[in-house]
Amino acid sequence: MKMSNMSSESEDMIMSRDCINSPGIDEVSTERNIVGNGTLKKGPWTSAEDAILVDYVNKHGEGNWNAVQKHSGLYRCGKSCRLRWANHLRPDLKKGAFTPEEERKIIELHAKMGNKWARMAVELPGRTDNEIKNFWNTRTKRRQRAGLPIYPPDISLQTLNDNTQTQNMVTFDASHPEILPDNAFQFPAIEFKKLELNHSLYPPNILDLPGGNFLDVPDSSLIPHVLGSPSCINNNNFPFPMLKRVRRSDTYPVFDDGPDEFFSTVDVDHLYSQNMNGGDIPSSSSCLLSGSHAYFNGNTSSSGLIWAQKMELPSLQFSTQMGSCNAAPSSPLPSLESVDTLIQQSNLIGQTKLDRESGLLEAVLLQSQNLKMSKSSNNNSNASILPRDATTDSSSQRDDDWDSMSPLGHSAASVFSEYTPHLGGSPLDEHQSVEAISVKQEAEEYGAKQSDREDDKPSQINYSRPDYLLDSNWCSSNWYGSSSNADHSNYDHFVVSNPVSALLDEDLCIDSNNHILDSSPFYSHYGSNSKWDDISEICRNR
DNA sequence: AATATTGACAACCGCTTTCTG
DNA sequence: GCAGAAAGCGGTTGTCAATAT
Repeated sequence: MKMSNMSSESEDMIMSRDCINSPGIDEVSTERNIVGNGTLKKGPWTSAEDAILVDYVNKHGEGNWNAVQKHSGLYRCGKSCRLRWANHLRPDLKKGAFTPEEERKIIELHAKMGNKWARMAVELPGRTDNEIKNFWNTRTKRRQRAGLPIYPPDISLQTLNDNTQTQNMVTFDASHPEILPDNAFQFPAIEFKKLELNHSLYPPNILDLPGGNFLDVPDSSLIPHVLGSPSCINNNNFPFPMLKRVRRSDTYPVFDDGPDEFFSTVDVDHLYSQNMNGGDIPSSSSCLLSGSHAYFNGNTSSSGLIWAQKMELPSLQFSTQMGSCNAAPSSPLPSLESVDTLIQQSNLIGQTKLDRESGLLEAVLLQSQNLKMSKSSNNNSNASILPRDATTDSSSQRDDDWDSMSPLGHSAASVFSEYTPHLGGSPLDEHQSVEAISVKQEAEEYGAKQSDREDDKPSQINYSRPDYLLDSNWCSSNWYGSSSNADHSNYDHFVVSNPVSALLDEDLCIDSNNHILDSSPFYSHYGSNSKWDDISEICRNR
């Protein structure tokens, strides 16, 4: 039922100037729709107003919306008129529910470009950005409630493939400077407000981040509390643990390892082998970063095309991921999904040292607990939302389609799922979307699968073991592989950044045989052939 | 039957970008 | 080049109907 139709036509709220200026009318009426002196009307449009607006546009064309009030007598601001016309009165608008094809298209588009509703609307003739946005938000809420991931894996894969076309762009290939605007990486100050930074640690090029006051951070920290280790601040002296040792950009910190935590279970090895075999994908990190939202929650405003957009960093997402030492400033992860992530991680990291004095974290955790409780009554569908315990054997899952998890508890199932598109199964005039109809069934199937996997879990995994961490895809995805197409030889080693470094308080470079390289600070302490068991021991002793 | 929850939609608000003089 | 206006955009909120409890 359209809101405009809900307005009684006999109750025409449009008031003449005389009426509005009449002293008999309160300046500020309790009725939302009643205007006072010179006040523009708000609220639902009546059909009379619509008619006036349509008439006006027919006569004068679109544009110059602020003149509508002047010439038509409508007591609506230009903005409101434009919106009404664009969203409801335009003759080329398609009415009715989204078709399954449209829904599918929206999901695909969102995976590619994120919350760029207007751009998505261009791809869907007759649909408005508002419609698409509403559809997406509703869908996202529904799926989150059902414990289903936002994106189906087929769309994720498709997006991944699409994005291989843009791989070189995210490597900041100097041969294409024109595609990477100077402000491609901006860091709004607000995004870092919850981070504790030691200003003395950061080199000037980091401190002078364009577009953001990176130093404006209070003494509140997530990182040390979460990790219990300062090793998050790697030897680039930059507080993002996943940072590459800078090889590509001396001006901006490069966050292109960030999203990998999500991809470790998404066949990163395969991607990497493609690269090494001369395939299209230069590296796991670079290709996966390239603007796809399929790997994330998707409920964000992050740009889809990295070379054309700024990066936007929702602070919640950033805090969460920073806290996990899996900083992915380029990867938006707000909303409930990030709550999932946080709670999952918080259950594992340090078991757990999350700073509960942080209001934000407290709120997030509370929300997570609520979420968990609400889902506990629906135990068949909660597998992707509820934090898994540390008994999950990710190594046993590394080839297991879309649903393994990181050693720190990230369930890739939060992002991917078995997904049945259910295309063409419903008449188009249904009130509920195809998604809405299928989501319950999907959740049940999904939950059942999760349960099966839970049954297969081995008893206990020791996450303090670096060899375990290294063995996991999650860790391998953090390896700093080559992202430059012609520079493989310079990247025949990797920096084991997150888990092991965090445990060791050291950055750790290893070669393909898992030997510690002498370039690693760790080498000077422990030599190049330390066994992982020894390292485990070192970690324990620390 | 009453109440709570959810879905769908419309509209507004604030910010950013683009246009224009 | 600059300032103000206009337009665009995305996030959020409010409302009502439908559905679940």
